[in-house]
Amino acid sequence: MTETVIQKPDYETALREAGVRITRPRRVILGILTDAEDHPDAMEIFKRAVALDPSISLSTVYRTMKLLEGIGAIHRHAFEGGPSRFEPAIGEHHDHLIDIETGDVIEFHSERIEELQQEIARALGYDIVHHRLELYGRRRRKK
Amino acid sequence: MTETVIQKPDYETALREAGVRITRPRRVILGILTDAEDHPDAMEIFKRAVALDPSISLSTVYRTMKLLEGIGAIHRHAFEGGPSRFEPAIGEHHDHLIDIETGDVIEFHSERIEELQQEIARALGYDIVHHRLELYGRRRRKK
DNA sequence: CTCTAGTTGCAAACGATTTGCAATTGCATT
DNA sequence: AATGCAATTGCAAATCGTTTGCAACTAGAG
Ligand SMILES: [Mn+2]
Ligand SMILES: [Mn+2]
Ligand SMILES: [Zn+2]
Ligand SMILES: [Zn+2]
Repeated sequence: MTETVIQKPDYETALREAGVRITRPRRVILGILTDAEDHPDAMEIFKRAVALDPSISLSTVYRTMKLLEGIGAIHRHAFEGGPSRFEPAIGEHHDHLIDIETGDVIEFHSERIEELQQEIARALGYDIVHHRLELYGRRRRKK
Repeated sequence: MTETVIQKPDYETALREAGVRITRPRRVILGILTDAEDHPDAMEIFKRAVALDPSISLSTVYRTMKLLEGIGAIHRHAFEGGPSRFEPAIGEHHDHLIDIETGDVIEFHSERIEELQQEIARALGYDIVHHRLELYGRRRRKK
């Protein structure tokens, strides 16, 4: 009998390998991150978590995000103005376009830009460790 | 007799046109911004200001930065981790490369990248209002 | 020189995030 | 299944950068 395998990050294994315990709050938070389709902030993750387990605290959300960021399991984004927002570090690299009117976050990727960044850094005598490219714009009025 | 004209932003005129008063603290802060060669944060500006006029307060520095940002006289940068940093909005647009070891900020500009950004936004149905491109890297070990 | 709205310094408030601590719990061990 | 202890938790208090209320103080128009 064949099974359809949904592609989801195996956080638990990653955590065990990092030598940290799989606790109830962590399981809940990991689940939320796993099926988040957006880029929630700590408070939003906390709300979703509380709905599943009312005993979870905001501190634990913050501590868990820091932990996951530390082992490279998630990425933290500090978009203009607001608090940090997170997303699983699965999939290929991408950057973001933020709709300054609605707050919508759109993902994109430009291999060409990535290359140019490398070139620039190299020319300046640097190796890029990471970068941040955010476009802030508004929807073009449909003529 | 010819004079060498040093290029400095005429903040005072800009401010008067924006209908705000030229006060002592503002004059001091504007002077500091005018000849800053770096990207100082509010506390750093405050320290430099106090050295010139001990009565200036940190609140005023923050209020002035917000004011100047509002009229487009300065740019605010929120580099990873640290507090907001500022720089006069004179000269052409540029982006930044931050040395993650020393904290040094290097400016660069790539017309090619700017174009690509426009293309990407346009393809997604957006007009870019502003953007943020920051490269974080470390100096390449000289082989 | 007057008058008043704009601006200030100060202290208190803020929002996001971190931290100390005592109570709890995962899990390696018997 | 019971034990032992370090890792983890919830809570409250602390921290950091920044903003704000307010009464005292000016810039600058008339
Ligand atoms: Mn994303
Ligand atoms: Mn710059
Ligand atoms: Zn990128
Ligand atoms: Zn740019």
